[in-house]
Amino acid sequence: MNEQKTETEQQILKAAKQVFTRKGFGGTRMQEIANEAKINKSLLHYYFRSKQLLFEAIFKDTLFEFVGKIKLIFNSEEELITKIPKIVHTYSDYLQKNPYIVIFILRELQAEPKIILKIVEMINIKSFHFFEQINQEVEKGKMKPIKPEHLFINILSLTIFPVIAKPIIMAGLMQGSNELYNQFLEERKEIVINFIFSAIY
Amino acid sequence: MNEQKTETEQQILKAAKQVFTRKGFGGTRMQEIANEAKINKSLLHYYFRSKQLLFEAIFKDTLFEFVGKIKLIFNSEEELITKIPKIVHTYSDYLQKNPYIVIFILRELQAEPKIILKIVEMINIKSFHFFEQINQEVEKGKMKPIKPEHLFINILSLTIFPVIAKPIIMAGLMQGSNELYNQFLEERKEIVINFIFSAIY
DNA sequence: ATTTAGTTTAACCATTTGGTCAAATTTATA
DNA sequence: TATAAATTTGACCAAATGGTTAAACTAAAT
Repeated sequence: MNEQKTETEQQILKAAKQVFTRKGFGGTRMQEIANEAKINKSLLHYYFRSKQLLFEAIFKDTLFEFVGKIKLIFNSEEELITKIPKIVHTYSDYLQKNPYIVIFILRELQAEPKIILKIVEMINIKSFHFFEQINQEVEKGKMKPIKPEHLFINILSLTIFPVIAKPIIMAGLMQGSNELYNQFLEERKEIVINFIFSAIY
Repeated sequence: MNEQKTETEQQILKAAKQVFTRKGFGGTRMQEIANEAKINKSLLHYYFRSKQLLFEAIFKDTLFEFVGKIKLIFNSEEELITKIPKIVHTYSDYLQKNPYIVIFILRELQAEPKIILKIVEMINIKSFHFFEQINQEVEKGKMKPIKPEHLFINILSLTIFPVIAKPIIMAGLMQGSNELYNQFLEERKEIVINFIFSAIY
């Protein structure tokens, strides 16, 4: 997101990311980004020509960060027994710190499932070492048979969903308490790891 | 959603739901709803006064439908062994037919986590028979110990996430093929049931 | 010091958009 | 049938909003 960029340009990108990820394309006002970046609205157009182009810059960057993070942790060489717990921990932490980006990505992708998916294709998820590992362990009979694609999605589901469903979980299960919710997410990590291990071993 | 409502009113609600759930509050134009409903834009205001009020009507209704559906299947008296598979099947089917509403709800809830959550509180998730059942089976040692809240979220995660992440899954794992994706969702049902049973029994 | 290129700003514009209103039309009531 | 009430429409309005432009300012190059 930063390579030889002006300080102003970076301020804009930071502000735009903040506003766009929280309010989406339709809900975002250029003026609000300008305020957030503490610059004149015209500067937004000076650097990015249009709302659409600024949005695309942010969206690509965010999608890349999100999928890149997945790649980083699923693609490591580590053994599965330590890798799966690490995946759950790392990704849970990441999501708790960035609770907006998942819904942002899914939402805008639904509205515009176009070209930008090249980013996802580019990353080539199926080539992650994780997939090979699962296949090997299943072949060796060390693990109950399961297609790596499904296990992959299962792990992501179990870690991502509780974060994006925060408002519903808080209201429905945590008596509206933010503290209880955070505690729930915290204890969840070990429970999810346990759940997965019980299911596959 | 319909009780003594004018035909026009119902047309509006139907159209509004369609547009709002796909484009969100910010991305929706009153004119588009009017077109979709094949009526004059002024009629929208005649029946619902403002965009905000029309939106709230739709949002409440959709949230109620969504959570109500959860209640319906988690609250039944059935034995867990047949109930859990039924939950997965019923909810997966429902979500495949209504792929927009989850993201819609989560997105708008994030933007406005206000009062409307009373609907969720009202439904009183924790009172579902499911929760009692889990506690009982765990007590009796029939099931590995797990808090029902976590199992509840696990089941929802595994069924909901793959539907809302469709664009990413399609691009990243299904070579962009819609057919492969549908097949994936289809075979997933049994796999998820298996996964859950392996984890808890 | 002067010029030049890059950066920033304020004022302004055109379009979009939610919303209003009075007139027209339809439906119900007397 | 005449009248009143409810429904529907088209024209219109004011505010919001993305975008433009020319001028002002800054910093580097000559």
